[in-house]
Amino acid sequence: MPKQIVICDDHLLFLNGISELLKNTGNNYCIFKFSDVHSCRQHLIQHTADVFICDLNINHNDGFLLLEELKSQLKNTKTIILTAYYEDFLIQKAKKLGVDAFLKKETPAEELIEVIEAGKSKEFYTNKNYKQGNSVYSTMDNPIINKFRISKQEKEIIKLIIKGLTSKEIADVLFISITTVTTHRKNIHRKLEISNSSSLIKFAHENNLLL
Amino acid sequence: MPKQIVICDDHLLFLNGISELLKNTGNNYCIFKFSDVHSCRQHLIQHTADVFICDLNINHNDGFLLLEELKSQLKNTKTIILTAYYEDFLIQKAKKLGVDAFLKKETPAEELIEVIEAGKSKEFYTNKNYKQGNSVYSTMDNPIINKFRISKQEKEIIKLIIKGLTSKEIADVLFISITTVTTHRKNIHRKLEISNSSSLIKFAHENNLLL
DNA sequence: TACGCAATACCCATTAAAGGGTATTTTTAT
DNA sequence: ATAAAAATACCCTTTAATGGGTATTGCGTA
Repeated sequence: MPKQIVICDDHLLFLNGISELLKNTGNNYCIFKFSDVHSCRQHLIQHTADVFICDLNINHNDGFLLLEELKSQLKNTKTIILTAYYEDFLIQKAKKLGVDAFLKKETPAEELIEVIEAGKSKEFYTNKNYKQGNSVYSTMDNPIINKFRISKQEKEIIKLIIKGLTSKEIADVLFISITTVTTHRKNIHRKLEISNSSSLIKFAHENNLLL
Repeated sequence: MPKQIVICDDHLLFLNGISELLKNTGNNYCIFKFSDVHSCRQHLIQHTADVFICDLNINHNDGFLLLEELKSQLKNTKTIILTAYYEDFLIQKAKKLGVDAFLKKETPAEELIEVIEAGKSKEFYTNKNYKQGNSVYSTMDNPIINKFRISKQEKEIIKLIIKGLTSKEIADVLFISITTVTTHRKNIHRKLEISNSSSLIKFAHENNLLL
């Protein structure tokens, strides 16, 4: 039976292009294309897939969140992040999340096909010319995060604000007091020199803080 | 004779993908692919091309520089910038440089093919939903806008909220009362079934309300 | 012309956010 | 071991946002 491949990317030309590319490899692929996370999520919940290829930034949505959400659905699916952002901290984050491969869009088609054909395995794969740096990487290695000295918990709270949660709701999901959330928001504002959550969300988007 | 199309992009998967896409349109295209500016420059100096599709960021090189350099060689070539960066100042810069079209990578394949087939003309082309000026985009053909019956002024206010402005500041820039802004925000929330501005911003981003 | 809708603007009360403190405990790094 | 940073949590006041009304004006269009 043909491999079922789901691709999610908001760059339509890329989405359609890579779809044509895969169709013409000689391998028998059944390809499902999505340019928004919502319909992609729906599909993955209702159907199984052999391979799931996902961008990191889809209409300003976090591809990581989608992968995290669907983790249980993707137990038998080879998940591949395919993105223009090729940063150490993103690769490390993907690894931790249990993603099977992390490829940059500069990848040759042959390499992508190799990865697809290799099937699901325990090995994490990223591009051959990738050299890990000499330091230990964490999710905090985003240069903007470091520059503004945003802490882990603060970052967590930023993400929940972006999701539309109120301070009360954030307090509930993080099992902390609402006054603590208030303190964190206060500190975030001071560090970023802003004074409302709209500006915070704008800042986060502009600096890819959500990745 | 077939149209000679030169494409330059360092995202190999995109380059190969779009190449396959164009090959399978039924139109007879002769496609030359380059993933670095140097060999692309060499080719364009030594050969003529009907269409030249170029990214803006190729191995950290500026696509604009390449276009400027080769301006005299490209007198009879339709030049198209095809990039993920869709910013007003870039579009204006392209226009000034005499580039024929500026397309974002979210463009549907049909639109790209239309642009290619239109041939060289005096008209500058960019994506249909782009409107020059102080970021005034016509989103009224956006199905989401129509579905939720968001009016023109409401949309304007959404954009200002996303920019980080408070109700008072919005009132000032639109020359209306703060109570009017409040009313609009109230109506927007009711229509979208949300209850805070973070959710509003999330909704706007997810549905490309800003484009 | 009458209807609906958009845009304007106010009333009210309640809730949430913002920003000023201070302070404790826990974690991390030197 | 100790100092710094992070995370926790409260006090307070002020400001902004939310959501319930009502109401007028103008503008297309059926």
